Amino acid sequence: MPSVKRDFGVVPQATRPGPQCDDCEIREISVCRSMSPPDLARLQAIISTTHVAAGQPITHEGEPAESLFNVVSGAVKLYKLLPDGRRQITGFLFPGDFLGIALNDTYVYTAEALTPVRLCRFPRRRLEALLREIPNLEHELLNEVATELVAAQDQMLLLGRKTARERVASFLLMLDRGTKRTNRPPNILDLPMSRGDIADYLGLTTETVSRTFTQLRKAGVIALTHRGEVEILDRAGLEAESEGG
Amino acid sequence: MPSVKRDFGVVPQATRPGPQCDDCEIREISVCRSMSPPDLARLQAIISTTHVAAGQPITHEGEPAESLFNVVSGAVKLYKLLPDGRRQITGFLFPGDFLGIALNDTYVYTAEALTPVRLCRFPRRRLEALLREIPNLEHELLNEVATELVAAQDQMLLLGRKTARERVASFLLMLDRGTKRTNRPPNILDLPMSRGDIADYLGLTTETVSRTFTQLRKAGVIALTHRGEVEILDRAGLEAESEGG
DNA sequence: CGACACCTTGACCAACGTCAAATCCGGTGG
DNA sequence: CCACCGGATTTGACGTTGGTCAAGGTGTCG
Repeated sequence: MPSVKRDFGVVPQATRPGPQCDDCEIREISVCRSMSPPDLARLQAIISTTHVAAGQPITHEGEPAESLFNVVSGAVKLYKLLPDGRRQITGFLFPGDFLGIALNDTYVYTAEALTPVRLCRFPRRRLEALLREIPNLEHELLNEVATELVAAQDQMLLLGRKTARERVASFLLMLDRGTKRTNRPPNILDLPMSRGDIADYLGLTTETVSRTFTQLRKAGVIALTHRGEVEILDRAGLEAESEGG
Repeated sequence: MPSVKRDFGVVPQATRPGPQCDDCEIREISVCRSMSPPDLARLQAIISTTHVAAGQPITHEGEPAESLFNVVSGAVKLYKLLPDGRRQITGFLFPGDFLGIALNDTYVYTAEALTPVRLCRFPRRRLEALLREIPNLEHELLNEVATELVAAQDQMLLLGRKTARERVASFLLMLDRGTKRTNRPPNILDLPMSRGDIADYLGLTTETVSRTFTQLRKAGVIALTHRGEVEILDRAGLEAESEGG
């Protein structure tokens, strides 16, 4: 297999105008879901499509937020850093997820592509103008952000109160719920992120994540397939593990 | 000092109609901030005022969300529980804060009064109807929820990556920023919550929180006054402590 | 004055982190 | 086809932070 993956995004942020919302594969699972045809046309007028190569940044914490994005394909990680380099990943994004919540027009986290990523880009100023004209769009965004907030609160419970084993089990179940939207074989999870990324998401270390995977494997709850995938062998068992059952 | 505090809320959820938004002391710091007079009148038509006694629940995780609230006075804690009783406090609310984010019309956390609390109550159905008619209100709510999301992400960084000392220092600074909106003497923080509450907010135990307060006091960064208050003696020092300086 | 809840302090312990080495695996080049 | 290289992952030995258990202290309220 030659370097197809790499070529996919050799020009980070390379932008093409003129995508067609009608053909969009994430239309039904994204914020554009309930737009009327005329509203959708206005939205389509301001968007463009962007490719970002694996490992490349998309937004940078602290920089002015000039664009918002919808993830069309690929996977993205969001993180915050402490001055000494400690890192907390606040979320992973998959197709249909919205990216670019900002405060005072400044990105509050860094977003980085885990795989080659295709994005639908909204210039912030123009999107904000549209928000005023299309209340329905603002409504969808409110739903989106509220859902993210609920997820963030679940993550606080995980980070503040769960054991390493419960965290890893919860993580796998969360990933599984997330990929329900795609057409993958059930119970097989692709992990586009490294052990280190998982550790920084769960408030653990690479070693502890690795050891915990091993424990869950030996307990017969999951299996680790050749190419970095995880198979859920015992969903009920995993669910019990995730809350201290 | 007799039991004034207790009497204040002996009838939890006792509701009176007919409050006057014009006189509202939190008008300028709440979601009603930018409403036009006619819009405000429509909002006022659906609200009522509620008192809740200290220690009483306001919403309960998992129950149908029939009302949303604005905190007018007092302090509130929000928390989630694991089946075995482990608790994570996801936030503290103060005057001007909005309460009642729900998913599928179900509360995702329990809210409990820390002190006697006055609330401005919005019936959910009627508020949702108003949202459709007053885009500006939806816009304010979106801002509110986005701000909460940003705070939640900071808290994830705290829970996932900070030491006990950094957590407590960050907590005090956060409280201080929050009370900027009120007219309290600078550098004196009232702590309406117990050490146990602080622990459940910071992902620690009561003992560790207590020990860490003692450490910070001995380091000359804070002082603990007689009546459960904290004085910030060295703000720069506290800020350094909060990020591993 | 006494009960009780909350807070503080102390001694000990365990879960997870740190440091280090072995192993796996894809990619590369002979 | 096979030997080798480098990064990611796994595993092991050991250390540390913060948790657990338990005993005092302190303030409040009846």
